[in-house]
Amino acid sequence: MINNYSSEDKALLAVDCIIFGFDKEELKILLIKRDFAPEKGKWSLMGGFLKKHENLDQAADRILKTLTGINNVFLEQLHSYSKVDRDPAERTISVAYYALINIEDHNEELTEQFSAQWFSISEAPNLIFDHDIMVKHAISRLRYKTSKEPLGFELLPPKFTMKQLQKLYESILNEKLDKRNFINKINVMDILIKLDEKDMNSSRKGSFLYMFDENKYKTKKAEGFSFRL
Amino acid sequence: MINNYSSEDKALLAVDCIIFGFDKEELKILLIKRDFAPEKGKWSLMGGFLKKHENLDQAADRILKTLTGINNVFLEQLHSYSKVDRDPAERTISVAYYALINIEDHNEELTEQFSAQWFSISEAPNLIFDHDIMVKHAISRLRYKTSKEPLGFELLPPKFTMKQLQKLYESILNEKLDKRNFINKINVMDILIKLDEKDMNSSRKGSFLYMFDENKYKTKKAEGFSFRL
DNA sequence: CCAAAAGTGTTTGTACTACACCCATGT
DNA sequence: ACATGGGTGTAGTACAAACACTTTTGG
Repeated sequence: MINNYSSEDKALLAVDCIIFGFDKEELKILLIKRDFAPEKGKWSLMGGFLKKHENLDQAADRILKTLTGINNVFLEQLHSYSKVDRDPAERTISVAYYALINIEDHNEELTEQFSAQWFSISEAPNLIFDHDIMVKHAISRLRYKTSKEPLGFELLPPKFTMKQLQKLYESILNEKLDKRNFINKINVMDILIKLDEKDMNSSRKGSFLYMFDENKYKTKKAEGFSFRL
Repeated sequence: MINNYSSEDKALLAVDCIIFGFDKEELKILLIKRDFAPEKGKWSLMGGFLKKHENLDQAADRILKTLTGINNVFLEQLHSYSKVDRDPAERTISVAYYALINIEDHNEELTEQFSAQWFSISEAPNLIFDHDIMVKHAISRLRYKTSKEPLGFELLPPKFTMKQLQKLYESILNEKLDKRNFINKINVMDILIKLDEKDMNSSRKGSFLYMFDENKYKTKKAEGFSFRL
């Protein structure tokens, strides 16, 4: 056991963010092209280093904000990665976070500044270091989470149609869902507000728009209601 | 974004282990009495620092082995804790791991050497730093995991009775279970080997002993069988 | 009037829950 | 013979899955 801290090895702590978005059809992740060594020019997750005065959550927040201009979205710690030579330049432990954002909210100037680009999950390029594994883990965590908590709303604009919501869940879970069963389940949850407005872009008839009712959701969650999809 | 690693802040990386055991009646955790500063004399989780040549999993393994003499048991990363002043002595990020061991296997000499002691969850003392939160998280992770994967076997001796198994699940989930329903579910899973042997200690009639059939379990898991209790 | 998407219920099967009595044995 | 824990089955209910037709409206 350790009696003296000073003799211990220190390491750099990186925070890497898997940023999920949804563009009406597909689940996507935001990647940047590195303009610095090592692995300059390759695709990677957006990352940065933990600073003295901040904790990991704050670092993740800062990094997300730097790239997208967005704050206060769903952002959760995923896992820590520590292979000895995962970063060839220096011993670095990386703590991965994943975020869910409404793809329309991100700041395109910033995206350009970092040569960032949205990729659909299936078409993403290979990433540096162990970032591919991080993305895999993040997807499976997202799948798990959305299957017991209606997380996906974070990925949609404030007003959305049932069809969009269903498409979102289909793309997260990577399987087709039955329209009627899906709507029935959502209705049983009773956490949406049906608006009078219709979205007229998708059809002649038009489809009703809904909003997520955060208060109702919180109440129900507090009561122990189960949201299994 | 960062162009130069050398200017970045480094930190110490600790690994703290929540070690779960089961003593036929109750779920317990193994705690040590610190014999070094800071917080000397207080109860804490067993921990240590990450070394240059090892990754976090290996460090957790090493720490578990140091305290209990045990290797090759269930050991999984839980979460990383990074509050700026969580350790007053120096900036330290701690990665928590939780382990499940058969309480009979641990080496008592080592336990003594570290002034370690098993505490039932409800009677554990307050711990240093943020260790109490770690334990809380570990319990909820354990509950979740055991509810969809028959993890608990790690906590039992190789041969056990249905009653023991049920008691174990009851103490993990912290609720009473119905005997017949429990046995029915376990039997549907079909992952136990019923032995001819009986345990004669608990009753005059004696109760049959079972073993966990790891191969069957792996096969079923690979086939996507769901083990929800 | 037709094409295209929206919207809507019922039936069937499966899984979970609740529940009580007989069995085997050592003293 | 009895006290102690071991072992066993079923009926009722709730939840999930499968499934197809009608409505609306712009062109």
